[in-house]
Amino acid sequence: MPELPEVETVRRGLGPILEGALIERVELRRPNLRFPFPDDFAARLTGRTVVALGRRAKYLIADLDDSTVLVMHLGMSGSFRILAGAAAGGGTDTTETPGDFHLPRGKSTAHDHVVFHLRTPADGCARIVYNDPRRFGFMTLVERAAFDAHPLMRDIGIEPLGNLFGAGALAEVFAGKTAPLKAALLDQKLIAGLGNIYVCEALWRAELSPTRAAGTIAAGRGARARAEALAASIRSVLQEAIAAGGSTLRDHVQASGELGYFQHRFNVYDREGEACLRPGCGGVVERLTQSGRSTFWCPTCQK
DNA sequence: CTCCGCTCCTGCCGGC
DNA sequence: TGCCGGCAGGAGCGGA
Repeated sequence: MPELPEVETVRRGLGPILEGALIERVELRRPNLRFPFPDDFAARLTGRTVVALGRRAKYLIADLDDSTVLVMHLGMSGSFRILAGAAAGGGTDTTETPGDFHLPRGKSTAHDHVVFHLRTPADGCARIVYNDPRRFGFMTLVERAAFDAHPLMRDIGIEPLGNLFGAGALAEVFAGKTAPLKAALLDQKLIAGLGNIYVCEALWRAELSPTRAAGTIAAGRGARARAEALAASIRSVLQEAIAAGGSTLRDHVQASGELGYFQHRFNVYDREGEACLRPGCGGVVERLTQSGRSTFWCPTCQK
């Protein structure tokens, strides 16, 4: 589920705990998530210090002090929670800790698959727990030198919040594409980090139909204006979502330690049958299926 | 090459 | 109340 803003929010939440922390021990509660963990995964992490926590597309990237990189993806249902201070201290039993009394509603420890036991400069003991009911997430280790050429990384498209992103970049990657705009925006090889929700939201904001050919952003009458509107919408939708995540982060970390999900009402996503929220539009939000996924849009104002 | 549909897994929700 | 089908925020793969 987590798209770029959620992953970025997780990064900002985990960063202060993880950066500079020594990994004292790693508990693996099962041999695989979506993919098997690498051989000796826990052993290779033990004794390492995390140098920095970054993000590329929807991947969390933890740089370690031995020039390896821990790559983590949350899939559809992955989340982390932080047990710091007293909740993390002492003992080897991780199924019953004070922190678990504050589990978010509906969460259970049944899907806690990985526990990182940390020694942090600031707090002493801390644990970071990875929970993932559907197990579409995964973790792997990559040599820093081979990182950019790694199959997971090498084909990832442009970062929508980076300096290189804009109308020109959109036009470049969409040129000649006959695929629906919705599908092209979801393609991680073209643009990194967008998922179903924020694609719907960005298209609504830009007043563009999800069904038009992606190439019409790059060429034809009005293409430049469409590209400008779409680029601006993508940026603003993501930035606002990150800001919203940041504001929920404080509450969340204090209350339960959970990171990885924040829910707020969207303008068009999951609003089938409701009135379009654009002032003066008067349309109704519809739902259609594209590439097997739900698209929510307003046919009245999105052209 | 491009595009589409299928697939992995569990949880939840609505309908009967 | 309980069961069942459908759907869910991702993305790699095979096949057309």
